[in-house]
Amino acid sequence: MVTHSSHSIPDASPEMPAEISGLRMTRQRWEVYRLLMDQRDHPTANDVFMRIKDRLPNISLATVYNCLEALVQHGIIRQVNFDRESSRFCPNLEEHGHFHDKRSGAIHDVTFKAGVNLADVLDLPPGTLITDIEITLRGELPVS
Amino acid sequence: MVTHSSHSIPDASPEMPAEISGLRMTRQRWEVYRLLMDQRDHPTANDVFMRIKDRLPNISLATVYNCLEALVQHGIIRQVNFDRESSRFCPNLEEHGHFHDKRSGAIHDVTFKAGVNLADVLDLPPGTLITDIEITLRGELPVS
DNA sequence: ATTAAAATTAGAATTATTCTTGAGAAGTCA
DNA sequence: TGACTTCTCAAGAATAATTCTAATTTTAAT
Repeated sequence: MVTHSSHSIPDASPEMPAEISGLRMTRQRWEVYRLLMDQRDHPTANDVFMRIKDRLPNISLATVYNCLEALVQHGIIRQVNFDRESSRFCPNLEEHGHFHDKRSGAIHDVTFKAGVNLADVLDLPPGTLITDIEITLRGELPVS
Repeated sequence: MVTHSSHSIPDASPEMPAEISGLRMTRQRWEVYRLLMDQRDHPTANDVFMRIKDRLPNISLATVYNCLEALVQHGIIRQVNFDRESSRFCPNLEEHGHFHDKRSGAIHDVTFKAGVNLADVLDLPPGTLITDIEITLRGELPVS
């Protein structure tokens, strides 16, 4: 007779790759990553923890933090900080900034206009090596 | 007989104004503000606390936080965050970003090239109201 | 001088995050 | 396959920056 997999933890989607960008995929890392890809609203670690319980009822918050850190360190997702609030996470790897709309509380990705390179508009000594840029804005989007 | 002022707390510099930008000046706020103006190396609250003890031996860390917060909220200084590190404070009110040099650990102010307006190079819906911009960079300044 | 409001202090509390430890799973190689 | 090493996960403890609380002191105004 063919056995079933565990009751408590549904199977990973069949297409889970063995690794991404050199990071070995595990069930937990994969679900965290998929959640970020599917719900691109810049959740916090705790948001991820709460949302992921459907699929991984036994995951711990520490594991969510570990997964997010591993994904960030391998350049698979980005960590976004607004002031001293909880970090948020973003699967958009294009160069972009973040706009926090005071009205709705939502965070939106913001790109540069075509042809603009941030390093070109900043006054830095020639030869400066930039490894990371973070741009965050606050304000209000137009009413509609 | 003429009495002396306290041994433990030297007088404030005589030129302390009654207020700045609507914020009533107190001895503590004034010394915190002067320290930031004199040592523009983006200290943390704890840095300020340690450095200010010469002049205010009895100040508490909570007061340093209170003073910094009051100064920030009145737009007299700016609060600067790098990832999840301790907040740093900066008396430069010009529009500028911050460059963290990995080699030296120092933080440098970075301005835009002449004529550049950040809002113009970003792709935001027309009518968007921007109240605050934060730009932080990491990298290495050239060796020489 | 009296009083009311605001600021300061010390220490407790909070909270996001990291660390520790032990157990289990997965990869490796004979 | 079995033995061995390494990695990952989970639970809860620990940490560190910051904020809060309550009591006292200072300031400003009458």
